[in-house]
Amino acid sequence: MLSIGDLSRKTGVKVPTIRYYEQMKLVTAPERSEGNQRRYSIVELERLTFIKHARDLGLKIDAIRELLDLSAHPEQPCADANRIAEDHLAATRDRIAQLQRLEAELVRITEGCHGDSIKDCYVIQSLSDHALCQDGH
Amino acid sequence: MLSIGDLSRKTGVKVPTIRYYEQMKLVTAPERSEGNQRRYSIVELERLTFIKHARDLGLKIDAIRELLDLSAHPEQPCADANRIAEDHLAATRDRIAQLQRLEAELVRITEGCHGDSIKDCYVIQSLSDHALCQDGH
DNA sequence: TTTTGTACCTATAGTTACTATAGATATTAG
DNA sequence: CTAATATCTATAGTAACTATAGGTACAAAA
Repeated sequence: MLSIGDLSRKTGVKVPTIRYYEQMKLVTAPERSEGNQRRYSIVELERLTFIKHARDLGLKIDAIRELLDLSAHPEQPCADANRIAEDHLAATRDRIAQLQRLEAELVRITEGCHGDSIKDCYVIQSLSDHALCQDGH
Repeated sequence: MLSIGDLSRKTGVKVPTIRYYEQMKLVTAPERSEGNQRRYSIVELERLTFIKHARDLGLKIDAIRELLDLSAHPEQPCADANRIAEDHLAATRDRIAQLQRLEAELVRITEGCHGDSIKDCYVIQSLSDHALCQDGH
């Protein structure tokens, strides 16, 4: 049996986060030792590994909860699981595209600045005057 | 003089958000009408436009506060303003790179799935078994 | 066996940047 | 003047944790 600290080290999920997941019912409350400390088995280690991995991929807790529910029903079709992953992929791509637009504007702003005091600073001016922007964000 | 609603429409910042910024002392408390409603001038419109623009670029409130402080001292050198913008640019690029790695893994996961029930679902398997990952995230 | 140090327990509050709600008052258009 | 809309304050909720305080359990050394 694993203590919460063992589980934390094996999964990379911090101890308070494990307790938080228990509260959120992402993981079920485990057995307790005589002295009321949590004791985990391999089942819980696997489940938490799944959660960690999905979180690393940026999936929201709600999406993970859905996937966990799906994996509890092995005979169901997996279209829903695919849909969740694909939705997340689409959202990730949108976010990348958005950040790339912001990157371009930040490059423009930082490279444009050749003043040496705030009153001529292109960074400050760019932020003050939206008209200087290239795209309409 | 502008009401809070006017200011909101002109800047695109929602009314409760404007009040929140006032509480956070990003904007100073404006004059009030006879009936205790906020009344804004052009100065506040410009400041809020600056804030909105910086937020759209993803700058944190603290960074914006720094920039606002800097812009209040026009004779100071603008190196600090540049540093803030450049730090943010670097952070943005890191985030893009990270999301691109996640994108690649999501593509692998979603394209790899040719099972039709959960027990063969590659999405679920990939999340369960970290060893299937290509990179060590 | 006792001590000592670390790990663990619960409950609560703080984080970021807002958003939502409730119940009361102000302003404005007709 | 009335009705509709806007505004006011204060409080709580959001996501996904993280930090803190005050107390108990456990494991290894003396």
